[in-house]
Amino acid sequence: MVQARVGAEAVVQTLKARGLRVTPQRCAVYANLLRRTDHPTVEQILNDLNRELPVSSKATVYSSLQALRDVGLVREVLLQEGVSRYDAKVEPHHHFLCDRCGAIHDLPWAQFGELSLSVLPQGLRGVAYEVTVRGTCGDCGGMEA
Amino acid sequence: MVQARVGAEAVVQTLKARGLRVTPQRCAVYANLLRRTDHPTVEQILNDLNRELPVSSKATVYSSLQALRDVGLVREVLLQEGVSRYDAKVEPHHHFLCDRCGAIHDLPWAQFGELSLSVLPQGLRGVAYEVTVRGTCGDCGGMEA
DNA sequence: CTTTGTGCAAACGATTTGCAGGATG
DNA sequence: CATCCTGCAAATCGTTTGCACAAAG
Repeated sequence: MVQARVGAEAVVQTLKARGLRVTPQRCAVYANLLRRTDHPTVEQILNDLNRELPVSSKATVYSSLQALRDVGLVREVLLQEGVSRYDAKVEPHHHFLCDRCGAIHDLPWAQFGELSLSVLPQGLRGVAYEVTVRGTCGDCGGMEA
Repeated sequence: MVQARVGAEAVVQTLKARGLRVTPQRCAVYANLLRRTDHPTVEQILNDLNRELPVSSKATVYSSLQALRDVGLVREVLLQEGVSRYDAKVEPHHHFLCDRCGAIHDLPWAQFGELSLSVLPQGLRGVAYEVTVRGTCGDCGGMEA
């Protein structure tokens, strides 16, 4: 079986392996996500891409993200109301949400040790988990959001 | 200072304390949320309310929820893309999201012990956290979503 | 060449807003 | 009785969809 690799070249093999076409738009979206750590929205990705090479529409960014999610190269992050944000870091990790500026920072998986899902209430079977921390991030002056 | 209490009567005092008016709509929305544990959407709350007493509009449910959130009686749960779901349980707790039926179940705060936020990366100061578990819930036959 | 993807614009659905009439304190 | 809230409809905004043209394999 084909395992999705990380890194800029991974897109080509991974998309091909799934029978999806390798297009400059998909590569650009993935490259953009790889290069940033701020978990951008579709809007932000589009602006960033069009700054370099004004060849992309919002609908294409959506569809590229969909394709990249399908092959497991990208994940959606639901921490802010109203908008989806995206992340090229697919290994399990936790998130930190800054209450002042809205920034999302990654926290290493090992941050909290391993939590046990073996004893859950009433017939629930857990297969994955994630911790979300809220607070302030110091990077920001507290001016945004 | 006035502390928000839980329970059906809490709405009256809590709203008054904040200078907000006590209206039947706000009470009905809160009562509805108190009575259910399924973290309903606005749509679901509205349907449920109008089944009993067809006197409420979607806009009013939104604004009632806003008021109830402002006074700390209700919180918004962001676990499903596209819709906000609401919870009258405001004490800290964790959530379990069923991948099959989309149901959200509460997990007790003590489920995972106390996680330490004292050592976080690069100047991050954490003030709160929550664990989100995904899996299957057994209650569902796996027919929905 | 055949099929899938892009890009534009229209469609959609959740949430917000504007405003006139109604209820609250 | 002055102010805040409701409820309706229109406006917004993120996301999806339809379709003709372009590009990938």
